[in-house]
Amino acid sequence: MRYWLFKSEPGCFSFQDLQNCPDATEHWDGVRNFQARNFLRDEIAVGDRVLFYHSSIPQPVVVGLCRVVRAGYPDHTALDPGSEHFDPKATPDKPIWYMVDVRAEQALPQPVPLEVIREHPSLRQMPLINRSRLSIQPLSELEFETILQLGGVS
DNA sequence: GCCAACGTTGGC
DNA sequence: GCCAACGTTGGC
Repeated sequence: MRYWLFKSEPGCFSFQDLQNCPDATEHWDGVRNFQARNFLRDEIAVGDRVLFYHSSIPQPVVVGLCRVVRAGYPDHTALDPGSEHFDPKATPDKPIWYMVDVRAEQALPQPVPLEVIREHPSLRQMPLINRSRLSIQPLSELEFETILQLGGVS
């Protein structure tokens, strides 16, 4: 099992939005970055655990805990001319872009702010610190468990 | 709103 | 294949 951090702007799609979906489950679509795509297509597996991060707000925070419920499959929004994520280079044979499905498990009792992550000695290597733009980030088990602990998950 | 980081594009 | 120009992201 592996550990990940998924970023989202809450004004676009928040952890609460995910919790409000049927079965608290939704597609994680619209990712248009090749490194993140490779994680979605090749490495993220059913059962993997995911931290949900809110970016581009006054105090960015890790807010929730999710589980991967479907591994990578073609992101059909790339084929839809009406979608804001439409990519004219994508075809059914060569979809280019991939998505997974995630289910919200619980909100962190105490959301963990970026400034706390930045200060914590065990979290110095997290991509959030030096690769903040990557929207799908792999975490070590220690990093994942440390954030759960900071977030008050027992 | 600014700016640094960084990914993508396109000319050569 | 290099690299400058440009666009986007995201923290502050």
